Amino acid sequence: MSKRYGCPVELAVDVIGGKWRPVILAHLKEGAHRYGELRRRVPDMSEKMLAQRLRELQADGLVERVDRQSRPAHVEYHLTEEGRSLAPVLQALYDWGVARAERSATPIGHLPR
Amino acid sequence: MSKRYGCPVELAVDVIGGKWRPVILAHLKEGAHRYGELRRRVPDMSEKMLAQRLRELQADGLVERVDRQSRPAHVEYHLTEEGRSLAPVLQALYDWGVARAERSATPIGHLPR
DNA sequence: CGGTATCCATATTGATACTG
DNA sequence: CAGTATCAATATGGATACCG
Repeated sequence: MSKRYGCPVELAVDVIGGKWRPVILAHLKEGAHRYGELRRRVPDMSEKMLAQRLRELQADGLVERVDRQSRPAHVEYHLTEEGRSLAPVLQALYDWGVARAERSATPIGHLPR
Repeated sequence: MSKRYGCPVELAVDVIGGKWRPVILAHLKEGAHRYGELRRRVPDMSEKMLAQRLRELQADGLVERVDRQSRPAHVEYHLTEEGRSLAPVLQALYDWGVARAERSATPIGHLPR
């Protein structure tokens, strides 16, 4: 039941598009993060969206979940090799966002580092 | 009234995200197109979405509309300077889509040229 | 040719509360 | 800490018909 796409951009958007997936991926690009860390770093995203998008990103092979099996719970998410292949896309989005914010004098937070 | 964003990627996604905006922009990146051309090149997008997204892209300063004032009607759309600044994003999306399609053996159409 | 208007269906998003 | 469940609001998408 694989979908067909009219062009490569349609496929890319289908997998990594949407309001929050690129943001989550951009954070994970900086290294593994725990669930709660991601919540704090993207406070405008509801918890439901975070959990849902993380599951989709796992299903699409971009993100891996690691349960450290400890009490209290400790779960980490990190990019897979496939996920790391998105680096050029995420970097381009980030750079464009920075430049656009400057041009339009829009206040903006930044990823650390 | 301007929105605030937690990171540059959120801003970028807000302006060029969604299902069809990147696809339209990728086509216009290849040069000016008429309304009907865009419809034929992206047949899976409804006419309503095309008209609506084009209006948004104009409002955001990424696309310019040129009415040739002829009978029958002849209207062209092309990227503004600001729109052309998206080239790295669009290229990265395109390239990743091509690679992903190959890895997953997904059939896919391509932009001409 | 290049659109709009209308109506409707579905998907996405969000607030809040709850659980192991 | 790391989630899930539920309900409600909004956004997005599509079919059809119509207009200068």
